[in-house]
Amino acid sequence: MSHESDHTQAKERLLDTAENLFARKGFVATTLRDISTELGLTHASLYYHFPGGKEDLFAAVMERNILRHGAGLAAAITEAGSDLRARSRGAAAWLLSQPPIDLIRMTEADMPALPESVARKLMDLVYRELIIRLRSVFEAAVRSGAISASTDSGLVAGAFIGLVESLHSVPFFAVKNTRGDMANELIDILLKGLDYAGGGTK
Amino acid sequence: MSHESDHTQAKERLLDTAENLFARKGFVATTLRDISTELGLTHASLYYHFPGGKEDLFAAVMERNILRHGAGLAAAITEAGSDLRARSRGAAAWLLSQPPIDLIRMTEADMPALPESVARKLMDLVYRELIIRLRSVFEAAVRSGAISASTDSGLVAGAFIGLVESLHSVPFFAVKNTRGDMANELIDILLKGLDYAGGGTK
DNA sequence: GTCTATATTTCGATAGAC
DNA sequence: GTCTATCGAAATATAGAC
Repeated sequence: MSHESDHTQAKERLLDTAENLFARKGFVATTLRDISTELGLTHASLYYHFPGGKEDLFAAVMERNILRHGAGLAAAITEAGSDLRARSRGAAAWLLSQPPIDLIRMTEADMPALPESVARKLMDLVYRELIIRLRSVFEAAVRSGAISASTDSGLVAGAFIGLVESLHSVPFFAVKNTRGDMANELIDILLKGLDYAGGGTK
Repeated sequence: MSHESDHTQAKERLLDTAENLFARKGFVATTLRDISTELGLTHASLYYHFPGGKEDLFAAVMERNILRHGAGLAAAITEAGSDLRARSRGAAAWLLSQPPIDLIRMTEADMPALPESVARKLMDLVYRELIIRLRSVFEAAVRSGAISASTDSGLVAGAFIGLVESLHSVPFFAVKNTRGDMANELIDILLKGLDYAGGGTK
């Protein structure tokens, strides 16, 4: 078992390091040498775990990244109960605990550098694991009467992500509190704008 | 004069093409060959206009890009009059008419690849031309009593940019209207959340 | 102003030793 | 599993002709 354990551990460490770099800097700006150096390895060693090279590594790593984003999002929402404000706060806190998801960079820079099939698969995954999952939260709030149906829930979900993720590039804002506090402040504004009348901490 | 005109025209065309690519894909993912090919030139020709190479070209192009963003923002706000909703809509329409400003990519990928001095200058420029300019709009609304002072205007300004810019990666949202329409819808929510009671089209 | 030709560096990738 | 060594491709950059 120790053989397989070594194998698994090494691969897991590789996935973690690669994920952090790929998620932050993207496919093009991250080199295999960046990853291997951070691991204390040579770049040739990466081909043992991913014979398909950079492209396969990126696909595997980003798929894992997006799936974990979605799983964590689902867990955060469930744990938050049924209140929309608590759910939103939980979702934002989770998103901020993860490396940023830069949809603009993925669309403009990463996807054009990848085979069409890989690009579409990853974008579909983002849509399913992030947008739809968040949209469901707002749709549920509409059905329960907590907010009105005047605004498209998909639009609100997309805006929510853009708003929270933009807090990652935080040096630009006059920072006083933590990013989590700032997210909560913005969520309060958003929910008020959606005519939310429910309970929750305020 | 025709000599200088040729020179100026060629350089202007280069700046326009380079700006579109650099703004969309960033410093690392854009190659000099991408730019020269789109211009119908060889990449060596670019060194005539920018002897400093890729780095100088990027710095000049992004400085121009950010300054035009700021100038257009100021113009859009002025033309919109004094109403906060009209100002917000004008600002959003302008931002959406320009190539996206990806603050996350700039922070995580572009800046680390540039000399510290260039990076800081560009980020300062973004702060001054975008964040502060938008913050002033919300601060003015607070002073005039159109919205309450309960929320930090800098935070709102940052959120506004993140929210509008995220519309650039629009395939992810269930798209029905134009991006401008979606922006206006989100602005209405935001202003309502800020207790905006002013006039304007709704 | 733009070209061709070439130098230099960096990156992704493969082969084979340990 | 990781290394050394090496290859070919691509990118930045320079020199000089036109």
